[in-house]
Amino acid sequence: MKTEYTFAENVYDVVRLIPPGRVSTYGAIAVYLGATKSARLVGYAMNNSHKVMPIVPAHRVVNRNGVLTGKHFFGVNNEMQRKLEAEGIEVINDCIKNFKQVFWDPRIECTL
DNA sequence: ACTTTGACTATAA
DNA sequence: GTTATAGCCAAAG
Repeated sequence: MKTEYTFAENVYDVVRLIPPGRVSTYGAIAVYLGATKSARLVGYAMNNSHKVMPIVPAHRVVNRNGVLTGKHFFGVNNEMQRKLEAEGIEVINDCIKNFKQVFWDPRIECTL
């Protein structure tokens, strides 16, 4: 049993805090972890998210533009977009509609 | 131990 | 408005 936690594990924890019907950004998560400039690390860590349990709602994580940058990692199909739509999030052309409204910042709302 | 990479972001042109 | 470049840092090879 390892006592050392990797950056990825920390990312998974924050992503799992994202409530349904909401989305977050890599930058916001990075800031919450104290690594404001490590937004890339968040996305990099998510590569392993699909094999981490409990499952990480990575489909709720997009870039700051509200674009589904990692949709390709969910599968060749628009699986990521379908999941977002299933939660009430409108996605048009791989971009989240009303992004500011569905945006959820762990540092602001924080499990609210 | 060094090099490469990557689901990003910010700034410049 | 878009496109290009640099900075950023952790994990894998």
